Amino acid sequence: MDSDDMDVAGSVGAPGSSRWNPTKEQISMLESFYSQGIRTPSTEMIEQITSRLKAYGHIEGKNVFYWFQNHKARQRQKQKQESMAYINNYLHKVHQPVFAPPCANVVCSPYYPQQSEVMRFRQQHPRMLLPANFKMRPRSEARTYAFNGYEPAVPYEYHNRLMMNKGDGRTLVTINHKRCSDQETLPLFPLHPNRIFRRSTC
Amino acid sequence: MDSDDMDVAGSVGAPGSSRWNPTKEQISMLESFYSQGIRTPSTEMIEQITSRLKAYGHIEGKNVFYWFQNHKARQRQKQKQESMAYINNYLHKVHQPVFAPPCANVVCSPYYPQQSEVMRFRQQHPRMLLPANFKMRPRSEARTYAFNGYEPAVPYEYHNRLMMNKGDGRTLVTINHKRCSDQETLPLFPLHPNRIFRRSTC
DNA sequence: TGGGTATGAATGAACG
DNA sequence: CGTTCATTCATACCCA
Repeated sequence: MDSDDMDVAGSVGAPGSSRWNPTKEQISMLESFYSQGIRTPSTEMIEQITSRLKAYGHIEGKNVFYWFQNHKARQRQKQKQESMAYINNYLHKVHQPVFAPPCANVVCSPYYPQQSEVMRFRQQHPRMLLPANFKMRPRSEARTYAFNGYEPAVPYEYHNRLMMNKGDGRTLVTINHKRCSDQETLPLFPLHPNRIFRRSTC
Repeated sequence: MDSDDMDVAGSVGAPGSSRWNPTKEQISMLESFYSQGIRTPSTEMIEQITSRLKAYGHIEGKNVFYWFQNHKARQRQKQKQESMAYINNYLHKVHQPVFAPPCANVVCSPYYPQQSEVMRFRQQHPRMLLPANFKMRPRSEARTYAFNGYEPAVPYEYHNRLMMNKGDGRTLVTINHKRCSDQETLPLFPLHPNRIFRRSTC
């Protein structure tokens, strides 16, 4: 094959690194493909892209695969966040925050916007996309209890993660999801700081 | 210290600083939340925390998000190190070092402790938690091989598609149905950048 | 003022 | 696919 033992500049971050380290060229080409509409390339596409990008440094099909997955996901998260921030801000002025409890010091069950609120919002902002997986209500609250027979914590399926991107960076925010038992029914901002929750594996 | 009286101490490190610089108060509040069990705060939580911490200096949601991510991860790695040291020490007396190469000067592939070793260890030290993400083997090998013995180096999903799906990602586990033929043999790498691929579901 | 450490930010890889 | 983890990059702060 190609003399891929020697590294094209940029493809080496850490010498023995196990993780792919894309070169500038590779990234810009990938972004170019993305900007051309490629989102979930087929296997053949992946292979072709891969062999092309090999000209700029070591790369494998799986790297391309992951790159598209990540890029797509993060792009989506970014937009979702923006949407949410906007909606939140909008409703904050008009009504009250949608995604935040009315009072910061209180433990409260999840607040779902009134159908009417959102309808009105969407009427006025027809172009505004709601976050992709935005849900008016959790698919089934029953599931919450199935998951832990304890407290109406934030519904299992409500979890939702998004990323906020402010200019340069990006941010993720998670709508309460848990796999470990801590933070199950977190008394948010508990006023008893001495209270320590057992954390199983977190 | 703070020549800029406008700024809450610490919120500005370097004047044109690109990166968030938490104040003491912000940090201690974040740590307080963490100690109360918050690990991966939901969107609402992040927003609340953020707006609270704004009282002590500039901060954005993404800063809070990253803070929890990093703090959790670094806590985890710290504990892992401690556990490792302990286990290592234990086995050093009884057996031989588990997690360290036999010789310091040699590069060697990862060594995984025998199941039996760990089992025995855990029998004798039931209270000892293994590092949260301690794994007998790296994250995905099992999964990769699980699919079939062929082609271990490819991510499961991609591999999956390699095997049976040439279309877009929508057809996941079903048996080889191409949803649409539009990109079967795409004129890949269009040298005319104006050409936009339009995929049904991207 | 250069190395060393703590930590904010980013992203490749992978899980459920 | 959304979420989560591990690792790395980048930078602020420290110290002699």
